[in-house]
Amino acid sequence: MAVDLELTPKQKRPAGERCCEPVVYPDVERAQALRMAEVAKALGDPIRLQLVDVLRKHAGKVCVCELVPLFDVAQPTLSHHLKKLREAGIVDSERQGLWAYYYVRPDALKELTAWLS
Amino acid sequence: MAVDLELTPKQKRPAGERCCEPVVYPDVERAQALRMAEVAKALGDPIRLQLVDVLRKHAGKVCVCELVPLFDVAQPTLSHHLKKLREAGIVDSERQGLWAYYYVRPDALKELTAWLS
DNA sequence: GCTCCAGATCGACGGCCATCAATCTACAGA
DNA sequence: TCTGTAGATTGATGGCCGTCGATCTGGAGC
Repeated sequence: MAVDLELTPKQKRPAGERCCEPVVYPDVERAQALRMAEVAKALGDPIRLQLVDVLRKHAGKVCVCELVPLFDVAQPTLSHHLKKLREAGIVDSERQGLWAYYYVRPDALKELTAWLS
Repeated sequence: MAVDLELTPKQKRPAGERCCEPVVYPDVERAQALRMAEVAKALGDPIRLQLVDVLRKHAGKVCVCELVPLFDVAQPTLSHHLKKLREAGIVDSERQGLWAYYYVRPDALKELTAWLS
């Protein structure tokens, strides 16, 4: 088999023609990026973002029956959004009799907030 | 037509049986929630979040040809992600000859960061 | 037991998203 | 003008998302 002496495109480009300084990309961020993207994705819907906003401002446990009339979506839809927020670890719920109470988990948004700041 | 004298479910519930304190929801947040959710949605993908991370850490304009080899996706896919970030107002680009340089727009993440903090 | 209600789940629908190969568009160098 | 290249665009595909009506679950009160 013959050795391919043809230069690769990268080798063809003279060193002086670099487009910019090389970018170092630490592998440490991969797992962290996955976690933060999951949180950001959960916040990437207006209704879910407003839900978190209400829960945070209230600083306590809020009944679902108080949340439903605030939004122009059907009850199953709101329940779906609350589930998404729960799966992302942003909120948690607590059942008391017929009613369900939701609250923001402390430190849930900490990592993303720290990265943004 | 007969007048419906049947009480509505809400009226049936005695005042003493409130599930929780009523939640006030300021309408001021609606438009703001839309903008912030758009930004959060753009950050809701691991690759896009890492792209922003690299661009922010580099604190300058980075050539696309330096970004592509950092990720395990094809070049059109990365171009697609950069477009999404551009449409969300998070990054902007600048063409110089064959190369395109991307950078984070100042204040692009300001509103979301302030809300999270 | 029965009925009523709050909330979660299911099933379906339409639409958008992430990905790729293939192609297109400019620009650079010869 | 021709060739090679960087990056954007297109078209197709599979999957996930937001929404709803209908249904299910289980606790409250009779």
